[in-house]
Amino acid sequence: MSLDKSALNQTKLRWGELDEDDGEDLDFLLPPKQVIGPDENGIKKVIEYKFNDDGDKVKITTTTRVRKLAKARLSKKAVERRNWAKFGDAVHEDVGSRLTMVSTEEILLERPRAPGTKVEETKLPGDNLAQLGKGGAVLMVCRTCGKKGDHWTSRCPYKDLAPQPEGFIDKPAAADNAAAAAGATKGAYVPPSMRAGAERTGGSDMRRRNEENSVRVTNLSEDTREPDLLELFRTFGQVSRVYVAIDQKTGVSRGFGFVNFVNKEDAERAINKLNGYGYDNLILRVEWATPRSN
DNA sequence: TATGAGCGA
Repeated sequence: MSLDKSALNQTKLRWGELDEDDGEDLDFLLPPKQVIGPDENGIKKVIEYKFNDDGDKVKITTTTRVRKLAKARLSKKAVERRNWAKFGDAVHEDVGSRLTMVSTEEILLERPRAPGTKVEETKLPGDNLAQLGKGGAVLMVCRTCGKKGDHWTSRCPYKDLAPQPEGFIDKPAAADNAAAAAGATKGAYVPPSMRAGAERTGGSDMRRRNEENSVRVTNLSEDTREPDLLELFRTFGQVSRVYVAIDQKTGVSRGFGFVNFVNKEDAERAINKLNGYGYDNLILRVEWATPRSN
Protein backbone atom coordinates (compact mmCIF):
# COMPACT_ATOMS: atom_id res chain seq x y z
CA MET A 1 0.00 0.00 0.00
CA SER A 2 1.40 3.38 -0.82
CA LEU A 3 0.11 6.64 0.51
CA ASP A 4 -0.19 9.95 -1.19
CA LYS A 5 2.57 11.81 0.70
CA SER A 6 1.43 15.30 -0.25
CA ALA A 7 -2.06 14.63 0.97
CA LEU A 8 -0.59 13.22 4.13
CA ASN A 9 1.52 16.30 4.73
CA GLN A 10 -1.43 18.62 4.32
CA THR A 11 -3.14 17.09 7.28
CA LYS A 12 -1.27 15.90 10.31
CA LEU A 13 1.46 13.40 9.69
CA ARG A 14 0.23 9.93 10.43
CA TRP A 15 3.46 8.15 11.17
CA GLY A 16 1.86 4.98 12.22
CA GLU A 17 0.60 4.40 8.74
CA LEU A 18 3.92 4.79 7.05
CA ASP A 19 5.61 1.65 5.86
CA GLU A 20 8.64 0.79 7.92
CA ASP A 21 10.84 0.06 4.96
CA ASP A 22 10.09 3.01 2.77
CA GLY A 23 12.85 5.12 4.27
CA GLU A 24 10.49 7.34 6.20
CA ASP A 25 11.43 5.97 9.61
CA LEU A 26 11.97 9.04 11.80
CA ASP A 27 12.74 7.21 15.04
CA PHE A 28 16.26 8.65 14.94
CA LEU A 29 14.73 11.95 15.99
CA LEU A 30 13.74 10.42 19.32
CA PRO A 31 15.84 10.11 22.47
CA PRO A 32 17.34 6.65 22.97
CA LYS A 33 15.56 3.99 24.97
CA GLN A 34 16.55 3.76 28.62
CA VAL A 35 16.51 0.66 30.79
CA ILE A 36 16.72 1.00 34.57
CA GLY A 37 17.12 -1.98 36.81
CA PRO A 38 16.04 -4.53 37.67
CA ASP A 39 16.65 -3.45 41.26
CA GLU A 40 16.88 -5.74 44.29
CA ASN A 41 13.11 -6.11 44.25
CA GLY A 42 13.12 -7.24 40.68
CA ILE A 43 11.56 -4.01 39.41
CA LYS A 44 12.68 -3.01 35.96
CA LYS A 45 11.84 0.23 34.18
CA VAL A 46 11.98 0.85 30.47
CA ILE A 47 11.64 4.39 29.19
CA GLU A 48 11.19 4.86 25.48
CA TYR A 49 9.97 7.58 23.19
CA LYS A 50 7.63 7.13 20.28
CA PHE A 51 5.43 9.02 17.92
CA ASN A 52 1.79 8.31 18.53
CA ASP A 53 -0.86 8.01 15.87
CA ASP A 54 -1.29 11.77 15.78
CA GLY A 55 2.38 12.38 15.18
CA ASP A 56 3.07 13.66 18.68
CA LYS A 57 6.17 12.65 20.57
CA VAL A 58 5.25 10.64 23.67
CA LYS A 59 7.26 9.16 26.50
CA ILE A 60 6.38 5.61 27.49
CA THR A 61 7.50 4.21 30.82
CA THR A 62 7.03 0.52 31.30
CA THR A 63 7.50 -0.94 34.76
CA THR A 64 7.81 -4.69 35.04
CA ARG A 65 8.69 -7.13 37.74
CA VAL A 66 11.13 -9.76 36.68
CA ARG A 67 11.79 -13.13 38.26
CA LYS A 68 14.75 -13.03 40.56
CA LEU A 69 15.90 -16.47 39.52
CA ALA A 70 15.35 -18.14 36.23
CA LYS A 71 13.25 -20.94 37.59
CA ALA A 72 12.30 -23.72 35.25
CA ARG A 73 8.87 -23.03 33.91
CA LEU A 74 6.67 -26.10 33.85
CA SER A 75 3.98 -26.51 31.33
CA LYS A 76 0.53 -27.44 32.59
CA LYS A 77 0.98 -30.93 31.24
CA ALA A 78 4.31 -31.37 33.02
CA VAL A 79 2.69 -30.35 36.31
CA GLU A 80 -0.05 -32.83 35.61
CA ARG A 81 2.45 -35.60 34.92
CA ARG A 82 4.10 -34.97 38.29
CA ASN A 83 0.87 -36.04 39.94
CA TRP A 84 0.75 -39.40 38.26
CA ALA A 85 1.03 -42.39 40.55
CA LYS A 86 4.47 -43.95 40.47
CA PHE A 87 4.75 -47.45 39.14
CA GLY A 88 7.33 -50.20 38.74
CA ASP A 89 10.49 -49.78 40.80
CA ALA A 90 9.55 -46.16 41.40
CA VAL A 91 6.67 -47.01 43.74
CA HIS A 92 9.17 -46.99 46.58
CA GLU A 93 10.27 -43.48 45.75
CA ASP A 94 8.92 -40.44 47.55
CA VAL A 95 6.46 -38.38 45.61
CA GLY A 96 8.38 -36.02 43.38
CA SER A 97 11.77 -37.27 44.54
CA ARG A 98 12.96 -38.41 41.17
CA LEU A 99 11.48 -37.74 37.80
CA THR A 100 13.22 -40.52 35.90
CA MET A 101 14.73 -43.85 36.81
CA VAL A 102 16.98 -46.32 35.13
CA SER A 103 15.10 -49.53 34.48
CA THR A 104 16.42 -52.47 36.47
CA GLU A 105 14.84 -54.86 34.05
CA GLU A 106 17.45 -57.07 32.42
CA ILE A 107 16.79 -58.45 28.99
CA LEU A 108 19.17 -60.73 27.22
CA LEU A 109 19.75 -59.98 23.56
CA GLU A 110 21.61 -63.02 22.35
CA ARG A 111 24.53 -61.90 20.27
CA PRO A 112 27.70 -63.33 21.77
CA ARG A 113 29.78 -62.15 18.85
CA ALA A 114 29.22 -60.79 15.38
CA PRO A 115 27.98 -63.42 12.95
CA GLY A 116 30.64 -64.67 10.59
CA THR A 117 33.53 -63.98 12.93
CA LYS A 118 35.68 -66.73 14.37
CA VAL A 119 37.20 -67.16 17.75
CA GLU A 120 40.99 -67.21 17.65
CA GLU A 121 42.10 -70.33 19.38
CA THR A 122 45.71 -70.32 20.43
CA LYS A 123 46.61 -73.68 21.82
CA LEU A 124 49.83 -73.81 23.69
CA PRO A 125 51.90 -76.99 23.30
CA GLY A 126 51.35 -79.35 26.15
CA ASP A 127 48.26 -77.53 27.34
CA ASN A 128 46.03 -80.31 28.56
CA LEU A 129 43.75 -78.23 30.67
CA ALA A 130 40.75 -79.20 28.58
CA GLN A 131 41.43 -82.84 29.39
CA LEU A 132 40.90 -82.24 33.07
CA GLY A 133 37.17 -81.95 32.62
CA LYS A 134 36.92 -85.19 30.70
CA GLY A 135 34.79 -87.73 32.42
CA GLY A 136 34.57 -85.45 35.41
CA ALA A 137 30.97 -84.29 35.53
CA VAL A 138 31.52 -83.49 39.18
CA LEU A 139 33.26 -80.34 38.04
CA MET A 140 29.95 -79.14 36.74
CA VAL A 141 28.41 -77.47 39.74
CA CYS A 142 25.83 -74.78 39.21
CA ARG A 143 26.87 -71.61 41.02
CA THR A 144 23.30 -70.47 41.36
CA CYS A 145 21.44 -73.45 42.75
CA GLY A 146 24.37 -75.66 43.69
CA LYS A 147 23.16 -78.69 41.80
CA LYS A 148 25.97 -80.97 40.57
CA GLY A 149 26.29 -82.56 37.17
CA ASP A 150 22.96 -81.32 35.89
CA HIS A 151 23.57 -77.96 34.27
CA TRP A 152 26.00 -75.06 34.10
CA THR A 153 25.28 -71.80 35.86
CA SER A 154 24.24 -70.10 32.66
CA ARG A 155 21.61 -72.78 32.01
CA CYS A 156 20.23 -72.82 35.50
CA PRO A 157 16.45 -72.94 35.47
CA TYR A 158 16.47 -70.66 38.50
CA LYS A 159 18.73 -68.12 36.88
CA ASP A 160 16.06 -65.43 37.05
CA LEU A 161 15.86 -65.93 40.78
CA ALA A 162 19.56 -65.26 41.23
CA PRO A 163 20.56 -62.51 43.68
CA GLN A 164 20.54 -58.95 42.50
CA PRO A 165 23.88 -57.15 42.69
CA GLU A 166 24.54 -56.10 46.28
CA GLY A 167 24.22 -52.46 47.19
CA PHE A 168 22.20 -51.74 44.14
CA ILE A 169 21.11 -48.13 44.19
CA ASP A 170 17.46 -48.81 43.47
CA LYS A 171 17.13 -51.72 45.85
CA PRO A 172 13.89 -51.22 47.77
CA ALA A 173 14.41 -50.60 51.45
CA ALA A 174 11.86 -53.32 52.17
CA ALA A 175 14.46 -55.98 51.45
CA ASP A 176 16.69 -54.63 54.20
CA ASN A 177 13.79 -54.49 56.61
CA ALA A 178 12.96 -58.09 55.87
CA ALA A 179 16.55 -59.09 56.55
CA ALA A 180 16.50 -57.24 59.86
CA ALA A 181 13.18 -58.78 60.84
CA ALA A 182 14.55 -62.23 60.13
CA GLY A 183 17.29 -61.58 62.67
CA ALA A 184 20.01 -61.60 60.06
CA THR A 185 23.18 -59.64 60.61
CA LYS A 186 23.55 -56.46 58.70
CA GLY A 187 24.54 -56.98 55.10
CA ALA A 188 23.90 -60.72 55.18
CA TYR A 189 22.67 -62.22 51.97
CA VAL A 190 18.93 -62.71 51.73
CA PRO A 191 17.87 -65.23 49.10
CA PRO A 192 15.37 -63.79 46.65
CA SER A 193 12.75 -66.28 47.75
CA MET A 194 13.06 -65.01 51.34
CA ARG A 195 12.83 -61.36 50.48
CA ALA A 196 9.76 -59.29 51.09
CA GLY A 197 7.25 -59.65 48.34
CA ALA A 198 8.56 -62.97 47.09
CA GLU A 199 5.90 -65.54 46.50
CA ARG A 200 6.10 -68.51 48.82
CA THR A 201 6.11 -71.78 46.98
CA GLY A 202 6.89 -75.23 48.26
CA GLY A 203 10.65 -75.52 48.57
CA SER A 204 11.18 -78.41 46.18
CA ASP A 205 8.61 -77.14 43.75
CA MET A 206 10.12 -73.81 42.79
CA ARG A 207 8.63 -72.39 39.68
CA ARG A 208 10.88 -72.94 36.70
CA ARG A 209 10.98 -69.84 34.71
CA ASN A 210 13.89 -69.61 32.37
CA GLU A 211 13.94 -71.65 29.21
CA GLU A 212 10.25 -72.22 29.50
CA ASN A 213 7.68 -70.00 27.89
CA SER A 214 9.63 -69.95 24.67
CA VAL A 215 7.78 -68.54 21.71
CA ARG A 216 8.85 -69.09 18.14
CA VAL A 217 8.34 -66.29 15.66
CA THR A 218 8.55 -67.14 11.98
CA ASN A 219 8.03 -65.20 8.77
CA LEU A 220 10.08 -62.29 9.97
CA SER A 221 11.38 -59.86 7.40
CA GLU A 222 15.10 -60.00 6.75
CA ASP A 223 15.84 -56.79 8.54
CA THR A 224 13.98 -57.55 11.73
CA ARG A 225 16.50 -57.60 14.54
CA GLU A 226 16.32 -58.63 18.16
CA PRO A 227 15.57 -55.12 19.46
CA ASP A 228 12.65 -54.93 17.05
CA LEU A 229 11.26 -58.20 18.36
CA LEU A 230 11.76 -57.01 21.92
CA GLU A 231 9.83 -53.84 21.25
CA LEU A 232 7.04 -55.85 19.71
CA PHE A 233 6.75 -58.45 22.44
CA ARG A 234 7.56 -56.57 25.61
CA THR A 235 4.11 -55.02 25.71
CA PHE A 236 2.77 -58.41 26.80
CA GLY A 237 5.00 -58.86 29.81
CA GLN A 238 8.54 -59.29 30.97
CA VAL A 239 10.72 -60.77 28.27
CA SER A 240 13.76 -62.71 29.44
CA ARG A 241 15.40 -63.45 26.12
CA VAL A 242 15.16 -62.54 22.46
CA TYR A 243 16.91 -64.35 19.67
CA VAL A 244 16.84 -63.90 15.92
CA ALA A 245 18.42 -66.66 13.83
CA ILE A 246 21.19 -65.27 11.66
CA ASP A 247 22.82 -67.03 8.76
CA GLN A 248 26.42 -67.41 9.87
CA LYS A 249 27.79 -67.01 6.35
CA THR A 250 25.79 -64.13 4.98
CA GLY A 251 24.89 -62.44 8.23
CA VAL A 252 21.29 -61.97 7.18
CA SER A 253 18.33 -62.97 9.24
CA ARG A 254 16.95 -66.42 8.53
CA GLY A 255 13.49 -65.10 9.09
CA PHE A 256 12.69 -66.64 12.42
CA GLY A 257 13.46 -66.08 16.02
CA PHE A 258 12.53 -66.80 19.60
CA VAL A 259 11.18 -64.78 22.44
CA ASN A 260 11.13 -66.06 26.02
CA PHE A 261 8.72 -64.71 28.57
CA VAL A 262 9.09 -64.78 32.30
CA ASN A 263 5.41 -65.56 32.69
CA LYS A 264 3.58 -68.18 30.70
CA GLU A 265 0.38 -66.18 30.62
CA ASP A 266 2.16 -63.30 28.93
CA ALA A 267 3.58 -65.64 26.31
CA GLU A 268 0.12 -66.98 25.71
CA ARG A 269 -1.34 -63.54 25.22
CA ALA A 270 1.49 -62.63 22.86
CA ILE A 271 0.81 -65.71 20.77
CA ASN A 272 -2.88 -64.97 20.61
CA LYS A 273 -2.40 -61.34 19.73
CA LEU A 274 0.63 -61.48 17.47
CA ASN A 275 0.04 -64.64 15.49
CA GLY A 276 -1.17 -63.45 12.09
CA TYR A 277 -0.09 -59.91 12.90
CA GLY A 278 1.17 -57.88 9.98
CA TYR A 279 4.73 -56.75 10.55
CA ASP A 280 7.00 -55.24 7.92
CA ASN A 281 4.62 -56.29 5.13
CA LEU A 282 4.66 -59.89 6.29
CA ILE A 283 2.24 -61.92 8.33
CA LEU A 284 3.92 -63.13 11.49
CA ARG A 285 3.53 -66.65 12.74
CA VAL A 286 3.80 -66.81 16.49
CA GLU A 287 3.48 -70.08 18.36
CA TRP A 288 4.96 -72.12 21.16
CA ALA A 289 8.48 -73.29 20.47
CA THR A 290 9.54 -76.85 21.03
CA PRO A 291 12.51 -76.92 23.40
CA ARG A 292 15.88 -76.67 21.77
CA SER A 293 17.88 -79.87 21.65
CA ASN A 294 21.27 -79.72 23.28
C1' DT B 1 13.28 -71.83 3.75
C1' DA B 2 11.84 -72.44 8.59
C1' DT B 3 12.96 -74.74 15.71
C1' DG B 4 18.68 -70.83 18.21
C1' DA B 5 25.15 -69.63 19.74
C1' DG B 6 28.21 -70.44 22.86
C1' DC B 7 31.02 -70.95 27.20
C1' DG B 8 32.81 -73.35 30.95
C1' DA B 9 34.30 -74.16 36.96
